[in-house]
Amino acid sequence: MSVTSPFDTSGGDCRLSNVKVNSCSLCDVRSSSICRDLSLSELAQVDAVMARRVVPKGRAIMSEGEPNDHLFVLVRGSMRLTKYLEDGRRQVTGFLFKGDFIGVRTTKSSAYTAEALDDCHVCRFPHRFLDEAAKTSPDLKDRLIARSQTEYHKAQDHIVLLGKKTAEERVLSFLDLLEGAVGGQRADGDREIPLAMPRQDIADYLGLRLETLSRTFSLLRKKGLLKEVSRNSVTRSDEASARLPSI
Amino acid sequence: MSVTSPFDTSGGDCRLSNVKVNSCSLCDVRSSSICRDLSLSELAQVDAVMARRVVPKGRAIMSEGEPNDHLFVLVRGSMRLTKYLEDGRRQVTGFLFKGDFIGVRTTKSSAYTAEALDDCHVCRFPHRFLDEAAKTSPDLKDRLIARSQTEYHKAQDHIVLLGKKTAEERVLSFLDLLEGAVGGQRADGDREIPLAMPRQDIADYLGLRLETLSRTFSLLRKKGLLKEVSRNSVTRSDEASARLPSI
DNA sequence: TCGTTGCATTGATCCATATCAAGTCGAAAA
DNA sequence: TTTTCGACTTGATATGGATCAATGCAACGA
Repeated sequence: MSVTSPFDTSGGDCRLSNVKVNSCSLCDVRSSSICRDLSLSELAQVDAVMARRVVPKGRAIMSEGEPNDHLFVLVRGSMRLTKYLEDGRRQVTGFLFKGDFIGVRTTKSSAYTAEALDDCHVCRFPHRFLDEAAKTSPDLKDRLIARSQTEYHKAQDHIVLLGKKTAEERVLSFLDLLEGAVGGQRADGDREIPLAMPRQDIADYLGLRLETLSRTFSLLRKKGLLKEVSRNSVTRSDEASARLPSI
Repeated sequence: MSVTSPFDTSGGDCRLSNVKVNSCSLCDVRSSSICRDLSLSELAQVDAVMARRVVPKGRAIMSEGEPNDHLFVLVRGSMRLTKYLEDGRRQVTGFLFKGDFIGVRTTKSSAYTAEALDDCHVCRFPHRFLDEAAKTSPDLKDRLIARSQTEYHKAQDHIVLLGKKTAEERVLSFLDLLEGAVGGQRADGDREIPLAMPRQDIADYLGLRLETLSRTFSLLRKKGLLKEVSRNSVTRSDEASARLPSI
């Protein structure tokens, strides 16, 4: 099976064309992604219909309002989920990291646009496949429901963040979130959190202006809650996070 | 079958005790609720395990963080969904109206607290029942997934509202939402939208202060976008809503 | 090396919404 | 009817974050 064959390859080169790296058994997110829940026989089925490809930085794999009949698993890289108002105001509604998935039966039209923050690797299956797989393992759908509930919970937390938190709290909550998703490396008790996205995306996620975000980073550094803030990472000091109640 | 038997009746009288009104065939939200999707044989099953009761104003049927293993269909009345921060700040994450349901397999613990805004009638089934029902009609779960997606979409819209909209836009969006859910009666081209919740709940939903909400209502009345604003209803003037792009 | 270019930070000022403080209104109790 | 009480509105002022405008700074190509 060719890696690209079932795929619309318009735009975006597929660097994997000649190597059979798309076998699930070699996949490095299998244990953390939704695929963790799959049995060996299901995995074999997945292997048969799955198409893995590179999504170049900036490209969308799904657009707000457009129909979508595929499920994507993000194997490498990060993505941004956005919604737009008619006048162009943009809200980032979430970020996806290695192991996350998108596109569960979205009532045909997608709720948001999903774009690659860097060159991403994704696996793609048609929804139709899920229906078939569910016939042999009926609890597959329960697991999908459970995963979707997690997304819903995240959305609820985001609502609380935007509705009730101050700029400072928003930034700290965001760092918590990243730390949970990406996992900061621990050096000497401090944790360095990589920032896969530019400031504007963070600001649009937090409901703040670029400048306010920047000022808040500086303020947190001055207060000692953050040890270092650079373009693509933030280092939290250890005592700092323990001090605050986890808001 | 007694109406109350499968129910914990602690607190809240059950006014339906002597009348068999809990038959699905007589239910006035059957056509609008999730039950619309049920076949006749499924309905018969539902009738057998379903318990209908009155939830008195102010009482919670589900609390944030607490386990929940029931699905509820709201048959009459309205409810408020809230989340709290540790210091007591409250965010209203949504409202439920006649025909809505809550409690789809919430990974055991509930994302929010659901409280009655007035005396409500609800139908309640154990999740276990859904699993059994799904055996005979396997697409039941698809319909649940689809419904959950709708909730997720709503949450996304709420995120955009809180992250990007002005006070004025928030109030108008909220009225759109109510109009869609409750359906304002049309009189002479104007629509009266009943407000089942107090101002504080609306404010906490919109991420505004009580006073700002009140001022915004007054402003919209002055501008002619609203014809009348009273404690428990708002009347929109007809031309007004057409003027703006539906934000 | 030097521009150039694209982010990010910082500064000065403004404004939408919050906050604090009276009022007003209407429904239920006396 | 009057009183009372809770819910809403309105006013005066404060402020967190937005806006407008430089400035800093690292990566890249010439």
